[in-house]
Amino acid sequence: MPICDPERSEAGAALTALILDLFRLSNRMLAAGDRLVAGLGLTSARWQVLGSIVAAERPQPVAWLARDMGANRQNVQRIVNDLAAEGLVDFQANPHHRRAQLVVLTARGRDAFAAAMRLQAPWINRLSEGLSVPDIGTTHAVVTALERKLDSDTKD
Amino acid sequence: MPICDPERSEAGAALTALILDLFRLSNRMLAAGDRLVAGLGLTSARWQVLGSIVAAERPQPVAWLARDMGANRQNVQRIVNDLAAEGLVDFQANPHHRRAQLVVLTARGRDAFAAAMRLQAPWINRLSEGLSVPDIGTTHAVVTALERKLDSDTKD
DNA sequence: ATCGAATTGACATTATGATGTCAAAAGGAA
DNA sequence: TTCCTTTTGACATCATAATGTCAATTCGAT
Repeated sequence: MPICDPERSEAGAALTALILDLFRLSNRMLAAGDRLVAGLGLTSARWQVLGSIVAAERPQPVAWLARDMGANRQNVQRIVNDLAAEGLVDFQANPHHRRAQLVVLTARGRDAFAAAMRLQAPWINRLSEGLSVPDIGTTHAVVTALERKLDSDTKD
Repeated sequence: MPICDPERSEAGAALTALILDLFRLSNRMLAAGDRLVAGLGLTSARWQVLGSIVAAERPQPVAWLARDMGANRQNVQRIVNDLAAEGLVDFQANPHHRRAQLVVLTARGRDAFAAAMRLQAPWINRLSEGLSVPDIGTTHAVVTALERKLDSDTKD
């Protein structure tokens, strides 16, 4: 769908065509994730926050989690507060900062995240059927390369 | 970051790792698009709606545009109404449906979209520097394949 | 022609995300 | 110490997205 292409390089044109599909896929993935874990009282956003907590080596304050996710500090704060209200996460005193408490998973939080990942496994296996592992790797490389470029652009 | 991988296929694990970066990239792309066309009174969402109108062979009612975009009917309706209030789009009588009017670009709408695409060209060219065209093609193929799979999943 | 299902736009409501401001707290430089 | 900058959580506000409902309309089946 080359809408109007006056001065685009070959790679630029290819990338333009890719971006619209990228948005579509991202929306569908989020929607699919929401459906997948709705029964656990989770959403894609909450799941992602829990994942960031799990992925971190040590407990982190909210602002650090937000930075890891590339998301807004305030939104992550709200989600973490919601999760705390439902007993999925808890706060620990931070020896290095009185206000910035550390976020940790409760037992229920760990269970919820594990349950989500158990639901995700057969779903992602089915979704990946017929895709070649090298192609997925190439896709991942292109995506992360674009991320890096956008990051350095923003910092200029 | 293989958080916990009990029963994931190789492709499934690779795809899991890809998805998080996919979300990050989508968010950054939307933010970059917003910055790029902010001076034109546009946003990524409005730009995308204008693009759908341009991409369609013939004028379409709002509901059809929304379906093409994989977006919510009501949100597209709101955006189209906003665009109409600012004189970028207009409504045409639909010979086949009294209520479902056809959305068309005004001269100003065509100008705004063309201006957005002119801004996009050097930006996308720079963003695509160093990426191989075949790799972009592979990425596009993977993305559209995943879209198709998610669509057929939803319809089950 | 008539009935029922599906589509469509309008409206309302809620949920989520984005942005700005503020005071508390921490770190660094003098 | 003192002063300044940065970080952080809390709060407020607004923008956008998502969801449900309704009546008008169209289309298909009978």
